[in-house]
Amino acid sequence: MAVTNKIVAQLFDETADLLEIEGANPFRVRAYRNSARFLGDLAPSVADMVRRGEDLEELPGIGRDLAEKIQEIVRTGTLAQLEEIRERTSPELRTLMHVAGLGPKRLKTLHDELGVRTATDVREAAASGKIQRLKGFGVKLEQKILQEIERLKSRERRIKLVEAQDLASALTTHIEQVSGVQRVQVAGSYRRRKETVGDLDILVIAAHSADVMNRFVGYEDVAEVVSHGETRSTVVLRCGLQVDVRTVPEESYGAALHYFTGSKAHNIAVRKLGRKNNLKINEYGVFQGERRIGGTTEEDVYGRVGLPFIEPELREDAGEIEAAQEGRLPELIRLEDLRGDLHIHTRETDGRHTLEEMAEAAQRLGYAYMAVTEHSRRVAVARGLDARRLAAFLERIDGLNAKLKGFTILKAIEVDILEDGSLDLPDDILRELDLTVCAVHYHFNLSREKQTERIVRAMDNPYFRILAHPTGRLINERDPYDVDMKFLLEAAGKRGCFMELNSHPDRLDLTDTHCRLAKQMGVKVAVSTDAHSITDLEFMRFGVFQARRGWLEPGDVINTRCLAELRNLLKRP
DNA sequence: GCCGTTTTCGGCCCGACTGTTTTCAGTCG
Repeated sequence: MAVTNKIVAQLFDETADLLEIEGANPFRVRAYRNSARFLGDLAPSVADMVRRGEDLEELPGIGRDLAEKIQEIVRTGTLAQLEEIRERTSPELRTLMHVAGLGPKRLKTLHDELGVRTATDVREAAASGKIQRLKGFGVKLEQKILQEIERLKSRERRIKLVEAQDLASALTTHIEQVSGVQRVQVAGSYRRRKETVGDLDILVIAAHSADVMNRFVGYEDVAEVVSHGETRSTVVLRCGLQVDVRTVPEESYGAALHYFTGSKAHNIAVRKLGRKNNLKINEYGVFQGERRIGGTTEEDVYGRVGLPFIEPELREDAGEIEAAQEGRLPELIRLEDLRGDLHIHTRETDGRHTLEEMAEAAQRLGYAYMAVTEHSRRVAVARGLDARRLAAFLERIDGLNAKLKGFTILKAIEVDILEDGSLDLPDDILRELDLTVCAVHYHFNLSREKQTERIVRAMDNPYFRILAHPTGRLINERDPYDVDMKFLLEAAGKRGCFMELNSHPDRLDLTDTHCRLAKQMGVKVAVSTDAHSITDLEFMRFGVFQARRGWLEPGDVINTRCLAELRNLLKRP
């Protein structure tokens, strides 16, 4: 089986966890964690790099030792050092690291003193009062550990950005009602527009911090108050989501916003830059010795370390600092750059609204065009169109287009890519269309080779234009099908095909890292909604968030073009 | 274990909150 970057990352993460429980040098542990995080997000496959004999030590955070370990994993599928650590520790302990209040030190104590290995062991030890008698533990801690073990399951999941938005706006409104509140800003991965959010970090500027904290922990949706301090409190909502609220003085707003927006890795990189110039950066500001010299705005924080403002979506320590230093940060795409939507369904198949209603809604959004992309016959549950129904539908579009002014409905189809790589409709009818959006809806479990070959074969069809939702994943519901994305991008580039970034908040497919890879490989992207109703057209903002996380600029996205330019792009060479 | 305009050793981001302590360790973000 091919060794993916994810597998390497998982092995390094496990190594980090077990080393940490053993009490190893924390910086050594960090080296494993950092490289795991980096590899987990890295688009090019390290296995391919090893095969091509490329130098892994070029990768940030990978030195001679880790490079050798990556090679070992690629060669053997495993890591001898990790096997040894597993032998001499209790690998089951790892899962207990997710229990709030249990870190490496306490776990080691529980393991060494009480022989604890599993959640059940902890429960039994707590029930017989053994934990509270350990040095450094007590009655309260024992109770908390017990409570958190029960809660473990509900806390595991990250929620989709769209769900986080609803929770965040309700909470923000709740806090804004405290008198003396000047600003309430959600930071964290929410502000970086990550596709999923693990918790909410809310920053508040207020005259009376204590009032904010009291109001916050009293929110009706709070299931548990984890901590309640002067300037910081943490709760868990009924849905299991953790929320942190933090207040800072007004002059610290920029430094605090930067700090709480993260990512952690980005912050560390910025602070390191500060240290080089003898500056200390924390959530209160930028300091030279004891003297505070800045931090009122984020721009100021960046300016103090010689950087231009970096958009939140880029703050992952994935090259944005270097790009900022070299003046080559991307001018990220914005929602208003889009001139149309290239993936829309109507009642003709499984949409909720009529062709006319969707066209009207698209015009209200200020678009110049939209592509209607009904399902093809293979998707029987959606009453997919065969050639005859499609031909009749095209006539209706012509009729409507004749009446429309300053807006054009592009004739298109979401045509299925069948298992053998052929398209679900004959070329004679595909020829009549302005574009095709081609999609895999069945046979998700082919091998990586077969799935990749199937899609590339489909791209060989001269009417193939855009690959819809290129990995088929549904966030938190369905894994992506196994496909060699780099190979697909190469194939698309050679054939003048495009990749869709499907903006549906359940899909967001391409991922951010795939968008970036597409850009690097010169493959342009269509940011589309896959709308099945008028309100779905608003999903475009999520696609734009994801595109921005993928470093995409207006020029990288085909539906930023005016109609004439778009038509030109859609002509296959 | 990584890294280098303090460069091959000696650093490695920084502060709040809690609970267990009697000045601080551990955890978390």
